[in-house]
Amino acid sequence: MVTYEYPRPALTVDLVTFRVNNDQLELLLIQRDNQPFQGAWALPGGFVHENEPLEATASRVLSAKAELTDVFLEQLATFGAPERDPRDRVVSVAYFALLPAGAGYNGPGEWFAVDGLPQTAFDHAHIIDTAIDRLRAKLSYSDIGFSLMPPEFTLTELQKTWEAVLASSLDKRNFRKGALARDRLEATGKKTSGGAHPPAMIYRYNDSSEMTS
Amino acid sequence: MVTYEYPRPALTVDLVTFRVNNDQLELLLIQRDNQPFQGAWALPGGFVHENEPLEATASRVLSAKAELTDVFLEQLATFGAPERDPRDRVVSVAYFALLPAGAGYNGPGEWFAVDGLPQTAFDHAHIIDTAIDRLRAKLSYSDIGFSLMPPEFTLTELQKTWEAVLASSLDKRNFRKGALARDRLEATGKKTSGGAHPPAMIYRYNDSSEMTS
DNA sequence: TATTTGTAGTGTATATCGTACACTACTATC
DNA sequence: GATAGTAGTGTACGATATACACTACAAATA
Repeated sequence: MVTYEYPRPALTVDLVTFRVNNDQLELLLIQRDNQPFQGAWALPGGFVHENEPLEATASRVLSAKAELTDVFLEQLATFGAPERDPRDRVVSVAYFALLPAGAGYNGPGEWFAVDGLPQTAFDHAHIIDTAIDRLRAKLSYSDIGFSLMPPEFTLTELQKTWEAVLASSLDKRNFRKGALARDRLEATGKKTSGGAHPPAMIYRYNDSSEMTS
Repeated sequence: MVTYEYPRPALTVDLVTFRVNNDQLELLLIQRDNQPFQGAWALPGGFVHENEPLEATASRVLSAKAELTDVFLEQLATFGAPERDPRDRVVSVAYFALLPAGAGYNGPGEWFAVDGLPQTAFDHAHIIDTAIDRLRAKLSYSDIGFSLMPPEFTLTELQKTWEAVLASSLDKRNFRKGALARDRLEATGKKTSGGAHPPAMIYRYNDSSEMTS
């Protein structure tokens, strides 16, 4: 085999980490310590290590830079424009991560609502746009949305999460009809208590759920 | 800025090139000259050069290894399992390419129907599966299928292409109704001649077509 | 020139799915 | 006892997807 004749680009992974909070879709940005774009907001990211699978890089970065573990991850796309990093050729494999609502966060960085993002470093605005588009598109035809939910939730909470992601409001009866028709929700039998309203049934996501019928 | 502290993976682009021929969805494989997997069939691929955008690598490879130019390209996904190449760490950005039917082909390699593929090198079988799934999925909700057509075509030809991609047969009247309803087909006014049957209207794909109405 | 072959082109009826829309009942709080 | 606030429910309509069969025409052939 011919050995590699060309200077190798550096390879990184960048993460677009979403959560729903305050009825808003938010993502995590970290302020850069170094040049270039020192002080600017940027996606958490890091170099791919030797013998490290790409998704492992994503997990590691999320754990190192955001103290997050056990997170839903999906590869988004790879960004390789030669000038995207002014220092050197850096190709970045972007992933998006989904956190369950209400999990709390103690790590560094800041959460920004997607409709109020600051200027970001490199081509991160472009990566973020791609991630938001993909998340919204997949919400309707996949089960991805459940990764934004805690293990147990009410239908109202589920609806609010969807509304936050899509940035639009949904009809309550149609939403519930549709959600239940997918056969992915299992009633726990438990109900909420507290609040000046009737208790609500608590559901859990169940991939291969037989409904209680 | 800290310089890159880790050995860099090699970065390549691999191409899954589709065409429809003989009412079958086919893709291009090239026989490997070198170890590893010497003699095995593999996707055309090549290293990303310095300052070369990823899509430019894809074009260059397609032109160098398959003598194809001006081809529809779309990024598929990036494959980076550490053991996917036995020599060295090689991360590959996969693209898929679509060729218009009936264009002819004089380059090296061989076209294989997707339901009769040989064993392939590396993780190329996995890449191919991903590409086929993506192509089939996007056929229904995007205009991607027109990239598999020549500039002008009849509705019957269009239908046969779709049937080849999906590997299933479609109802003629419903297909035509649906195809025309999309407002992407412009009647050229020309008709086919020859063949023991009436002439068929020839259409062209038109992104922002006002219909002849 | 009559017949055959093969494809072009067309419409309707039904089922399914998506969407719009409003009220009652219950729990907690004041 | 009254009020506030959310849970939970059904129907009617329109749009969309699907199933389904015949006639007309050009070319080839007999």
